[in-house]
Amino acid sequence: MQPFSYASSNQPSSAQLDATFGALADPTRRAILARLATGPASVSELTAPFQMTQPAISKHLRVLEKAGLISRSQDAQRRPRTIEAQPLAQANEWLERYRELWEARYQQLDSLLDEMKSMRTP
Amino acid sequence: MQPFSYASSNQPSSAQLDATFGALADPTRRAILARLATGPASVSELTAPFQMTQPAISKHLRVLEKAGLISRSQDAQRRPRTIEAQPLAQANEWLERYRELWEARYQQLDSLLDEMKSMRTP
DNA sequence: TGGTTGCATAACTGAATGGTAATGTACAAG
DNA sequence: CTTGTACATTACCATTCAGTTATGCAACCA
Repeated sequence: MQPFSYASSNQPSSAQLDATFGALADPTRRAILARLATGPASVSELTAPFQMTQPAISKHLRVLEKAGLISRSQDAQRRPRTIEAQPLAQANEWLERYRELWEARYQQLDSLLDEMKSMRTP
Repeated sequence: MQPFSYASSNQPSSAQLDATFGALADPTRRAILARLATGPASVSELTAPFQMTQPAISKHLRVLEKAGLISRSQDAQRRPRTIEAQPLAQANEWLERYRELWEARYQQLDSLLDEMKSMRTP
């Protein structure tokens, strides 16, 4: 587990963002996260949907775990993984700083559409 | 420029998310984006803050451009870059699907804090 | 015209990434 | 106690990545 901190405003280190975004930059790992969002799953369950071998999935799980995006527990021989949302929240916080940028973009699009509309209604 | 689409609801391809998250998984590229969020900048302006050579920055710019995160224009010998927010909006949309996850997490933290508080006020 | 500025491109290098097959290991079940 | 299941680990390979130096090229400037 991560060291405890009180506030939700602990800003992520650069290395943490590197790891998080790096982990998300792969479709297999995003699919694994999507699966884990519905609840914990064993390695073989996580392997089943893919054409890859089990060691390949284990590698992906290692990447996700090092980024703090999943954690490992134990159930007999099984090592179920659980999604950990905090790094996702941090990535989201980082992106939020650019929100007004893309919202301004939509504003431009809106006014373009308005303009087009006014051209059809003279 | 990207092919035009009316709605803001065009969902990104897997490859697009790969490129976007991959581009964001590097501190130099995130710093470049942060700079460009304040307005367009030439390559030499973008190179100045770093200890890297200019070709290294040009490589990073190529990664950002292939991900659609920046665009290139022309001003005499200069090739100023402009930030393009759409891929950031798409990445944000992807993350939003997990929002309830980390909000639930904060809820747990809140109740933990409540519990601790109630222990100090018997 | 000839030099300088601004940037791109090419060729190279070391390290990291993403996959494989083969093997090792802990636990459970007969 | 032996066997099977679930997973990790190792060794290996091809590809990509992040940086370098060297070079090319277009546009401005004296």
